Amino acid sequence: MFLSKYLQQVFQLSASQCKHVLPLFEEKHLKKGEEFQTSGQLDHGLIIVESGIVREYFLDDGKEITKWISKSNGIIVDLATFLNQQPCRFSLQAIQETVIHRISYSNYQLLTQYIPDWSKKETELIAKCFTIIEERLMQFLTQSAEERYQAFFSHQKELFNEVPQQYIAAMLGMSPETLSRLRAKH
Amino acid sequence: MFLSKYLQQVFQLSASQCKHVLPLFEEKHLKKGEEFQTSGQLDHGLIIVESGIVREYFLDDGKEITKWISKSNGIIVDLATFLNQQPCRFSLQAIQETVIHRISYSNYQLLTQYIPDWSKKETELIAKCFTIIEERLMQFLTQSAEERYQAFFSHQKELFNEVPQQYIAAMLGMSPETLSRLRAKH
DNA sequence: TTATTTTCTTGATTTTTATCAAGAGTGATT
DNA sequence: AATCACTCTTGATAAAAATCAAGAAAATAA
Repeated sequence: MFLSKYLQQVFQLSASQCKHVLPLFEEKHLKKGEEFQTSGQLDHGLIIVESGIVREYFLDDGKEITKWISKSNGIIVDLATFLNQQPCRFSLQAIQETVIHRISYSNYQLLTQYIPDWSKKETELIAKCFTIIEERLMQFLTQSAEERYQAFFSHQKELFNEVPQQYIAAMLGMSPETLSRLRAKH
Repeated sequence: MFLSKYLQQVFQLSASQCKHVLPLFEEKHLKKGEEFQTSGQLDHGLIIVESGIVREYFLDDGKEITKWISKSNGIIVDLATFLNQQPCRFSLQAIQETVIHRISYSNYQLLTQYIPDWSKKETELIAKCFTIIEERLMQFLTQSAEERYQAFFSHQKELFNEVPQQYIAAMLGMSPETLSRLRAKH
């Protein structure tokens, strides 16, 4: 139900296309704290978050760096490696009870069969991912930690109550202490 | 000559595809310092650099922030706005005498006619752009100015002699003074 | 509930980086 | 060659952010 609505709204699939495509996804229910994809894994998929929260992180010098946090309606995929079938670089962990829909690479390749213009939709999807990342990069080129905090806070207030702040700090490129002080200040 | 070789190598076009596609590009010779695309412009294209150097920058608080510097074989396009035909966000300036090949949006749309699987190649192109930007973002999440400098220097030594350092500094997210000091140190 | 672990806050300190300013170097132009 | 504009370097200082450490608060488990 959620997934078919999502596919129709976000990818403009027709009802009949949905019918074909839905079985390609696998629904997963995750417990709080559960890891369900580990960096280095070859079999990683594209994931749509129905409910809950997922964080994407990688290891740097043995330290976990949270790269992004996705909530309901978010899409998660390690694009660079997914499309070329290389081991994924990020690990995924549910921060709360979470429901996701996952499509494997081999099923993903079948999309073109059922959705003739999938290639075009795929381009739009990737372009959107690109835009988000580029926006973040430009923030690092122009903004201080405080400005990045404020920009994030104005868009994602609700996450602060649901996600350990250390994860948000890493994602914003600052130490947890700095984030804590910025919060106190505002 | 350059362009057809480029299209064959980078996009795996056949010789006959090249023949159709080449006329869609316009070759431009730019003088040192010449600006040839300004942010806000609606008619912006995708650009392939044959020779010379081009910097891509935007204004932030009246200050020019160099976002990227492209040399021979580089591709320049403001993806997010190009594909949706919105005004471009970046200005382009030749840092040296430069030769580029430019394809307008309307010509770009013709590519599918001559290259049936263009959509697939386009996806690969965008995915590659994404990967580069994501890599840069991850540097900001994990590295200090010094580490970013070293990583850049190890890949792009040659640019230091050809590009004003202030541009490289902006692109690496640090002040020109900091870059100057890091150079002195190494 | 209490105990235990994890996360957050706060202070003190150090390191990193930006800013301001002045002088030196460089290249272009006349 | 001399001038002019631009760029780079260097020092002094200030601001931003990281680190270290300890205690408080919150969440989780027993």
